[in-house]
Parts: sequence; structure tokens; C-alpha cells
Amino acid sequence: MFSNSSKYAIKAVLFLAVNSSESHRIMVKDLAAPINVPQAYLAKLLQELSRGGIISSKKGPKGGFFLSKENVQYTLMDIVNVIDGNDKFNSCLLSLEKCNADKPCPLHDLASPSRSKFIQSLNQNTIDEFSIQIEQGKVFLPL
Amino acid sequence: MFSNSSKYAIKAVLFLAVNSSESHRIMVKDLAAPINVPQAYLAKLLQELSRGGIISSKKGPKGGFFLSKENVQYTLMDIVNVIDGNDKFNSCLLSLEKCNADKPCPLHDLASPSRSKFIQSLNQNTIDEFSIQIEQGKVFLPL
DNA sequence: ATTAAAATATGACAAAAGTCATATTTAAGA
DNA sequence: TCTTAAATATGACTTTTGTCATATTTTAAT
Repeated sequence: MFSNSSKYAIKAVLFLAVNSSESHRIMVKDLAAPINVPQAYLAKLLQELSRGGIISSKKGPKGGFFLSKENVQYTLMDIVNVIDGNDKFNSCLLSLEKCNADKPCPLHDLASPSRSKFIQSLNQNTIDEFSIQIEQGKVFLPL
Repeated sequence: MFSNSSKYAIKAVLFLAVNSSESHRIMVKDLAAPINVPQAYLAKLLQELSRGGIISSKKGPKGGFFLSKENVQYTLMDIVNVIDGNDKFNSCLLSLEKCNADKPCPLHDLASPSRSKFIQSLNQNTIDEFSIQIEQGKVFLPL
């Protein structure tokens, strides 16, 4: 479903959403442990996310990663797009070009609408909304 | 979602379901073209499926691949399990061990129930049922 | 029996995904 | 201004996935 890299990236962003702020930045080494991701690999992913504008960073002493007010408006789909490239979810399950609602492939109706609803969720829910859910104790972070 | 190999395998099995029979076997080269899969690679996949009991084969002249009455009772999940190994779909979206309905990860409710319904479909619908849908013109095969 | 047509087995190779290490750049604080 | 702490850039390396080729085995038909 998600690549390992995307899973790691999502976990990192959610952790930052809850635990970091403009004034309280988090270093790679303090992020890698709690979300259970190899530090060196995570560093690379964070740099991609940073370049992609999904997260913010500050170099040097007292530096680290954090989410700005803008960052927190991105969605899970934005994260996946930066890490894995676009169109991981927008195509036919069998990658058939001619598959559509009029001439569906055998898996089309099996997948849709449950699938399209899922994809919609990836596109709609912001990071901010997730962190609210976490703070309200509705979902849990041990990552 | 599915690996390329699984997509290829699913396409091949569906094609065989509609176009082959015990008495009308289909050779790799006549299967590869219509489903648009590299022949040499498909050959390997068909051998795995055959070893896994998902499809049937006969060597030698007039040989080829086909689906028996038993083969046609398998599901898409069976195909994926043979090709990609088990447990591609049974774990948490973020691969968290402690994620469950009581203590869901942030993506848990987002995914479920749409996701679990999808997985259920993979497990329940038999190849036979798909080929009936195809013959009834409800879904289409240009693969 | 011999031949030819098919799947099967095996393995080489390429491309992509995942992992790790190190040198460079930036910026805070003494 | 110097030192030190952080991200950033780069690239080597490994593993997995995808691809292709070839030799072997089986079996139908002559």
C-alpha cells in the first residue's frame, strides 16, 4: 500500500505535528528513536520533505525540524507524493489505461467505492486534523 | 497496492478463466500478447502459479495452461499470496504492531472499514465469479 | 523410436527501493 | 572570530523486484 519510505515519512510528520513547534525544534536523532526508524535513513527522508515544503527546518546549534502553520495544512497524500512521486493511487488497480466507470476492469467495482473513499481521506484530512485527534485521545501515537 | 508481478498474475488468471479450459489449453506466447505482459517474465509467473496450485498446465505438444474446476475456486488473495508472499494486506497501514481497534493508529479509522471491506472482497470473490461477471458483460477484459 | 513442441528449472542481469556513512554548509554562542 | 552543533548534499552499498535467456524435461504425433 504505502512504501516503507512513505510510512516512515508519515510517522515522522505526525510525531512532529504533536511534539514540535516553531520554537521547539526536534533533531533527527531525537526523532528517529521514538518513531522507530533508522536515523540515517530518516535524515534523508526529512530532507526530501523539507525540500518539498512539507516540513520546516533550521540548521546549526538549537536547530532541528518542526512544522509551521502552513506545514500543518498539508495532507497525507502530499507526503506520499513527495516521497514516492505522484499517481501512486490515481490509477486502475491493474494499471489498465482504458479502465473507467463505463468500461470497468474486473477489479474496478470491487475496489470502488471503498477505495475512492479511502483516497479521498488521504487527500482531505490535514496533518493538523490528525494531531487534534491524537491530542483528544481518539487515536494513538506509539509509532 | 499490488506489485507488478501480482497485477500480471491476476491478468493472466482472469484471461485463462475466460478463454481456456481443460480441453483448450493456452500457451505462454498466446497469453502474453493479449494481456500485454513480457512473455519471458510471464512464463516465470505462470510456473509459480502452477507450482502453487492456482493454475494447471500440461507439458509437450498441445500443452499449455488452463484452469480446472478446482483452480477456478481460488481467490485474488490466493494469487497475491503465491506471487508476493502472505500478509501483504493483513497488517496496519503504518506497520505498527500495537495497532488495533482499541488503540488505533491515526490511520486506522481512516482506512477501516473501507479497507477491510476491500480486503474481504479479495478473499471472498472466486476467479469463477469474476469470469461470470465478464461473460455477462458487466466488466471488461482488454488487459 | 525419433522428432518436435510445449512447460519447467535455473541463473544472469538490470532497475528500483532501502540503508548507511561522510564531507559540506549554516548558524548559535562563547 | 572561533568553535561547535545542527541540517544538507552526495554517493556507496545492499536487498528486492523486475526482466530476460537458455538448457532440461515431458509428451504428442509421426
